[in-house]
Amino acid sequence: MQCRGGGAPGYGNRTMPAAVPEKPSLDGLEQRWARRWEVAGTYRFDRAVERGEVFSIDTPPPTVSGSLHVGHVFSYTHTDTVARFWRMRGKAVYYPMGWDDNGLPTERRVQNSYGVRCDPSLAYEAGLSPPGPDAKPPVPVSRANFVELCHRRTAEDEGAFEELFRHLGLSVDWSTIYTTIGEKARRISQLSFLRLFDEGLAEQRWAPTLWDVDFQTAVAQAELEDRETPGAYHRLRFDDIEIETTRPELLPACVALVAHPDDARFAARFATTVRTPLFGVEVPVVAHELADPEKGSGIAMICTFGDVTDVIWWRELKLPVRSMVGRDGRVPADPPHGVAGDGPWAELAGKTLKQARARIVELLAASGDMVGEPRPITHSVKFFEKGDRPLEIVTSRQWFIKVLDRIKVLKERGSELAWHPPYMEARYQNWADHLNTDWLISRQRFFGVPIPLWYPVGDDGEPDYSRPIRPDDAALPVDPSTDVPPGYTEDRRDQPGGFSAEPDVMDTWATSSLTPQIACGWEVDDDLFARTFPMDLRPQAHDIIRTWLFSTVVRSELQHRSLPWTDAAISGWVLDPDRKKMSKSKGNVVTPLPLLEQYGSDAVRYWAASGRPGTDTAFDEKQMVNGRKLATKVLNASKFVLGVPGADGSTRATAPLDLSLLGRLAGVVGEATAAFEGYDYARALERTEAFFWDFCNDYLELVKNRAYAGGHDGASASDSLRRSLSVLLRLFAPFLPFVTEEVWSWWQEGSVHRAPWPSAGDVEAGAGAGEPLVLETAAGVLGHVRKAKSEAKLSQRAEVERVVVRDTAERLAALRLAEADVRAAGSIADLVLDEGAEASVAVTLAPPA
RNA sequence: GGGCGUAUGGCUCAGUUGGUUAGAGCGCAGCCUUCACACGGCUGAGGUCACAGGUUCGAGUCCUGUUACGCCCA
Repeated sequence: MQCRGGGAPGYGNRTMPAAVPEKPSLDGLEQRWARRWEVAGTYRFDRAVERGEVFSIDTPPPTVSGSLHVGHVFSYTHTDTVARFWRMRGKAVYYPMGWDDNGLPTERRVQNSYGVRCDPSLAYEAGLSPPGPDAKPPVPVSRANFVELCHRRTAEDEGAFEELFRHLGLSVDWSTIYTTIGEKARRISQLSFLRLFDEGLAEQRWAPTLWDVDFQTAVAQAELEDRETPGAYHRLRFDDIEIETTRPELLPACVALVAHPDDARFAARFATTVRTPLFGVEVPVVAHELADPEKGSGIAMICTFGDVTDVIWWRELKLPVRSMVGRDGRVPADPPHGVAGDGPWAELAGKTLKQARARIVELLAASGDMVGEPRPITHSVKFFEKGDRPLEIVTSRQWFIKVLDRIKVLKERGSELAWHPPYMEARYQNWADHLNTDWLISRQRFFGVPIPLWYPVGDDGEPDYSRPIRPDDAALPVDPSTDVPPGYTEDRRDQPGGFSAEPDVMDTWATSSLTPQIACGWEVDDDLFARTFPMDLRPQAHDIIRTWLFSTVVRSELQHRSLPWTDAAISGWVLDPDRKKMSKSKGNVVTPLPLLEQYGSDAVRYWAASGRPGTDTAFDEKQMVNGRKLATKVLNASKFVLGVPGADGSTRATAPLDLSLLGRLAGVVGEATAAFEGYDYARALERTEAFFWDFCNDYLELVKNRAYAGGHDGASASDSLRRSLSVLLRLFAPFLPFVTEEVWSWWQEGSVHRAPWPSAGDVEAGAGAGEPLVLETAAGVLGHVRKAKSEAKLSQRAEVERVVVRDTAERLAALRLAEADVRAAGSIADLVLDEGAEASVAVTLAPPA
């Protein structure tokens, strides 16, 4: 086991005898090191450390519905580089992993793969064996059984996810896995809900809400999506007024006509009534600012409910309800109030809304109440983001968390949060500004965290929703459909005078908004919570700022009156090579495992880490090829550095060229460190990599001969090389954890990932401040010599008779300090330094032997 | 319609408070088997920094406008 910050890094006299393989290879590093890290507990969180020395990360729990894609590899690598940086900086990194197995995607997969459907009215059956895929009809099972099957199903995926993430080299502490449907998450989610309930911050309402007729559940504002959808204006005659509507099927639900109060065309008609065509229902003509005089004929029908504007009109104008949309999206048998059950209604009852529209248009055409032909248009319609049919509005009993009354403080929290990149805050503020409903958290689904309430049943057999019964905190988690409320026995369930369970579950976001509380053990592990919360970092992609990030801020504000974390690092998306979003429906999703196997994890991480924070990045295997080359280069350059003689650690770098190199390296360390502190891993990588290639191409060539020659000057080169290698390996470690660990193991004790992050001061302290010009001028001359040989189509080993360098006195003085190295590297017989205003390098090649 | 972002050689991108002839990788061309590396090395060609104005001694970099693309929201 390594100690954190265990003193000086291992060059100098702590150096072990180098055990460099004859032929270094990248193959198999992932398996070997993943296993050793696990055994050594390299990434284990040290629980003894106080909050100030902890860096805690609110890892996004990936949805367990199938497989991970390159987008996961991309953003999780970003987080991992940051985690590794802070670990090397001496922080105790709390880096847990979660799986989001709660919710609709899992439900669907379980239904299909086990051939079951959930029926919450059934009792749990121990040892139930499901029929298997595609059973017809699906077997109804209790919610408890259903949840059990969800666990069984997701366990397999979670195992595969973990394997992939280990292969990728995420430095997660794998002993801290949670799942969003697990007992701990259910307990915390229910407890948090009950606290809000106790304080009146969670409340139920009987209200019109957006409803998905396929999933048969209410949906929240954050889950909406506007889609451009074809439709048609139908012009209908109400007595002498003509209105235009895209939803003629809702005619029976019409409760009024509405026009703008300033619209002179209808001024005389306000406060009068008209009769609806076909149904002959008398409805008032009313005025409201939201009526758009430019739209259609300038006057619209209000139906309960066709869209969210109808809801506003209905509420503000205190109109009656005529409901005709069932939860299944069909027209119910019973007509709304005021509509006759015979006549046209009888033809609509039982039809889908689409069928009803077709029929009603026929009837209107036949009766002459439709003017002209329908006029096709395209308009934007609200959909559930996972849904296929437009949302309807259905009146039902739902639970809400109150957020509208604290938008101001939520916006302030958004400003307090340090966003990386900063412009991502706009999405948060934008969303907060446009919120128009409280957060609807109840879902009429099964595989979710149950809302932990019951209701007393009156003597009439009806539940009294106004008097919820809550469980004791100690009993959590509960499933009200199988557990019994305090003071009742199971035989009183659904009996007059007994109790009934709240049938709804909470939406996935209502639980995943608590990942900081779940990961840190709120009310479950007070000691851990005190050491890790509020967390340091929320890493996530930008598409879920309005959902996950916002809702997490909401919960933390309501629960703790604080932010859940100080920093949010927002990753972009991986786009396909044509810069299109990757999605299953487009079929352009890339599976990561073959990439990891083909290029190696370090190479794939290199590609991912090249994607700057917040920036969408095209999928590019070329970058993985580059990453592979870089990792190979690290192996080979390390082999060279460790192979030079005379490195017993007794001599420090003294040669001006060596000090110049170390001075430049100190600058790189400073830049990489500053970049990482600002969560800009991509910049840290770019700076390090640029230095490394110059190090290999110029510096190694310049010192090669001197290093092999040994002696005092050789020892200087050797010390400089090893010092540089030690620093470079540590700078690369967050990006290339496998190859750096491999090389580190050749000559150092412990893990590079527990070694201290280098500081510019350390490098300079070992070397003094080198003169940058020495390396710069030496490499410059070498470049000219190479060019001359290249243009003469000669080997770089060809002899050079003479080189005349003309430059300023200052630069020549610097060059003179590396003269011997330049001559050796270029095979130059005679190097002439000639002071002059016009800089030039003249190379005279030796005649062929 | 509101907001945010991006436009730099054939491709993918860097360019940190405005400062000398704009950088890298890939691709392309030529060369080199040199004892760390041929899964390599060296060299080279290639850019009016989207467009139009403006500020400045000086603008890829700041301001205004225009265009194109992408994303978020209504």
